[in-house]
Formats: sequence, structure tokens, C-alpha cells
Amino acid sequence: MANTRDADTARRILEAARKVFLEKGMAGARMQEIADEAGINKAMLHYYFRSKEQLFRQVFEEALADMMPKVHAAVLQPMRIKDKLKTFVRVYFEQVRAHPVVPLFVLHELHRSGASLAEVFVEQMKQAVPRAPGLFPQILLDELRAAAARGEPGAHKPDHLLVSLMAMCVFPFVARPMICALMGMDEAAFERFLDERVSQVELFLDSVFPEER
Amino acid sequence: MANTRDADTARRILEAARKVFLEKGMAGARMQEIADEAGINKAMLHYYFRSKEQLFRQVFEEALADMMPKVHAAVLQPMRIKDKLKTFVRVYFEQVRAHPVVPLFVLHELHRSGASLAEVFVEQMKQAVPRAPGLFPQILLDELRAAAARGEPGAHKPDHLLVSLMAMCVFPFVARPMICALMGMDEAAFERFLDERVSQVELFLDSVFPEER
DNA sequence: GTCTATATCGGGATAGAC
DNA sequence: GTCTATCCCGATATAGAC
Repeated sequence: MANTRDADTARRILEAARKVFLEKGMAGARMQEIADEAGINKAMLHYYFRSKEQLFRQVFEEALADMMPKVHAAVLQPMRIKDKLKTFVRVYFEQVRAHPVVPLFVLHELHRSGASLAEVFVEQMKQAVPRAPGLFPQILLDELRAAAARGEPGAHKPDHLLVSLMAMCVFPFVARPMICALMGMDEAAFERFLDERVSQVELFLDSVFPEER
Repeated sequence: MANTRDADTARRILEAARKVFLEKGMAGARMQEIADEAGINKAMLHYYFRSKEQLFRQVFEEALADMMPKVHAAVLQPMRIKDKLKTFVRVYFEQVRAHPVVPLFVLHELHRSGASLAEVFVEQMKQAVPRAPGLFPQILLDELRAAAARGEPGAHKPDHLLVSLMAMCVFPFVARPMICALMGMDEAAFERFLDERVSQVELFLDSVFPEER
């Protein structure tokens, strides 16, 4: 029926738009290229989505929606903090690896938009897990502060610890070309590097949370 | 004299171009805005630099040239590896903090240019310290491998360790809007966070390289 | 809904006077 | 070397036929 066809076309457009926007960013993307990628013409883009801006918004929101729910869910599991952080690292890294260009895209657009996209960003995070008590960083921070009260992660401060973990997971994808150039890695070497990454970050957590005996 | 005036104008243009390119990226930047920022008109931009592309190249190269020499120099000092890494972290972080938007700019442009800028990037790094035995990551990696042969950083692999250190230094600047949004920091809170950052990364190094006694 | 044709505008680049 | 005026293309967006 017509309805199915419509929805399907909208999907095709969104897939194409996602591909182009994520690769080139809002400013670098061309509506023509999106149309070509979707196998239709420019007029259709404006028929389904009013403007480039609106199409971009949709892509931006979906890019976040793809990655965050599983991370949120992982953080809500009851566990002691050390294991929860390891779980967070594993799930977060997996999600990023499945969508490797999303982080740089999001960070670049957040930067240029000067906080107008930041609201969209936070809103999207809240919708990731509807009835969660807060954003995943807040949940982890609260538990880390409780652990800190028990003297657990030594002199490591909760906010720095969390930022470091995110950094270690995300940075390889954000900085891939630079890392490869600086450290002389080719594609294959970099993939092997990624294969080892989670266990190396877990090592970091082991040293921050030494097993008491 | 005329010569001074020329050089001065070229400088003014470069400063303006730097400001605009770093904020908006190559694709988002407008020659008109650069001209306004420099207090001249568009024609002058093309007179001094042939094209937007050439102007961009110059800005890109200078952005790297501003940051890297001190890092390179720091890494060449003779020290035991642990102290050298701490020095690296301190100097690298200081450099990035002095030019906080450079990393995201460089990473975004490296990504979109698909390795054509990577050559410029590597070339610029080599020129940072003319007679150095190699790029700073290679120097650190070599020493880390030697340390690894002595069993020093435990199970931490040299390449992962180095990437983690760079990540911990750079990520706060690359992800600033995201971090502020997710963790509920305002400008002042984030600056305090940055003030603590180096010492928190050093803590990480202390746990990776425990003092033998 | 989908296409072709076109309006409209903005941006990079150049010509030419001074 | 610096300006004004202009060229010309490309990009978003819309009109209108089918």
C-alpha cells in the first residue's frame, strides 16, 4: 500500500542522510549527495523533511538513540561499583565500535552549535531509558561518590575517573587517523589494537580498585 | 615600509582565518567572515592566499606547529620512563589547554580529508623538532617497550598506555560540551575540573608504575 | 508521491580602477 | 596593495506537471 511505500522512502532517505551527515558533518553535507545515495532526487528530501536542518536534527537524534539505551541499561544492573564500571566499559566500547563515526560527529556538531544542540542531546539521553533515575553519568557518579566515602578508589576523584573511562573508550575512534599516522598502524594493526582495548581498560580499573583481601 | 605592511596584513588574515576555521571547520567557514574578522575585504584574502583551500592549509599547519614543538622537546629529555610520561602529560596538557579547540579541529579535518591531510600532519610533526630521532609517540613507544622487557608496566601494553594518556589529556577538550551537559558542570566547575586534571592523570601513572622498594 | 524545471541566494573567485 | 563591482557556480528550496 501507499503507506508502506512512504515509510520505506522516508527510511531510505534517513539511511542515506545518516551516511552522508556522519561522514561530512552538517556543513559539509550536500542534499544532492544524500538524494543520490538514496536513489531519488532532491525534491523528495524536502517533501519528506522540510529542510536540511530538520533532516539533520532527525539524524542527530537517531544517532544518539542507536547507541545510548544499551549503555543506560547496563548501568542500571545491580553490581558492586568496580564490576559495574567494567560492564559500562565493555558495553560502551561495543556500542561505539558498532557506530564508530558517531562520536566525532556528535562532538563536532555539539561544538559548532554552541549548546543549542546540547539540549537535544540531553533530551535524547533522558528518553533512552524512560524511567531511569537520571543520566548514566549521574548514576555512576553517585555510586562512585558512595564508594569514595568508603575510601575505595584511593585518591581518584569520581568525575575524573568517569571522564577517563569514557576517554579511553571513545578516543581511539575519534582520533583514529591521528593514532594510525603517529604510531604507524595500518588498518589491520588498528583492528587488533581495538580487539585488545577493553581488556587494557579493565587493567586500569584493576589498579584503581585493588582487590582487598 | 611596504614590506612590513604586507607581512602585517598577511598576519592579520591568518589570525582571522585561524579563529574562524578553528571554530567552524573548513566546510563551515566563510571567506566573508574571515575578511570581516580581519577588517578587510574578500579580494585581499585571494590576493595573499590564492584560495580558501590554501588559506586553510596554512592555518592547519600553524595550528599543529603551535602545539607540538614543546611536547617533542619534553620527550627528548633524559629521564626514567615513568617521569618522562608524567612530564609528557604535563606539557601536552598545558599545550592543549593553551589551544583548546585545536584538537577537535584537527581530528575533524583529518577524518573528512581521508588521509590526504594525514601526510601534512605527519610532515608537520617531523618539522616540529628537526633533528629528533622520530615522532614523539615513537620515542615514547620505544622506551616503553624497553621498560616492558624489564616487566615494568605490568600487563599494560605500550601502545594502549600511550593512547590512554593522550586520551585522558585531550578528551576533556574535545568533549567539553558533552561532559558539561552529562555531568552538570557549568563553566566554572569545568575549569576547576581542568585544574585538577594533570594530577589525576599522574595518579593513573603511579598505579601503573608502582614504586619498587 | 515522484519527477523536471526553476527560483533564489550565497559563496568563492576574478577584473579592473585607484 | 587595497578597494568595488561582478562573474559564475553550486546549493537549498519551491512550483507545478504527471
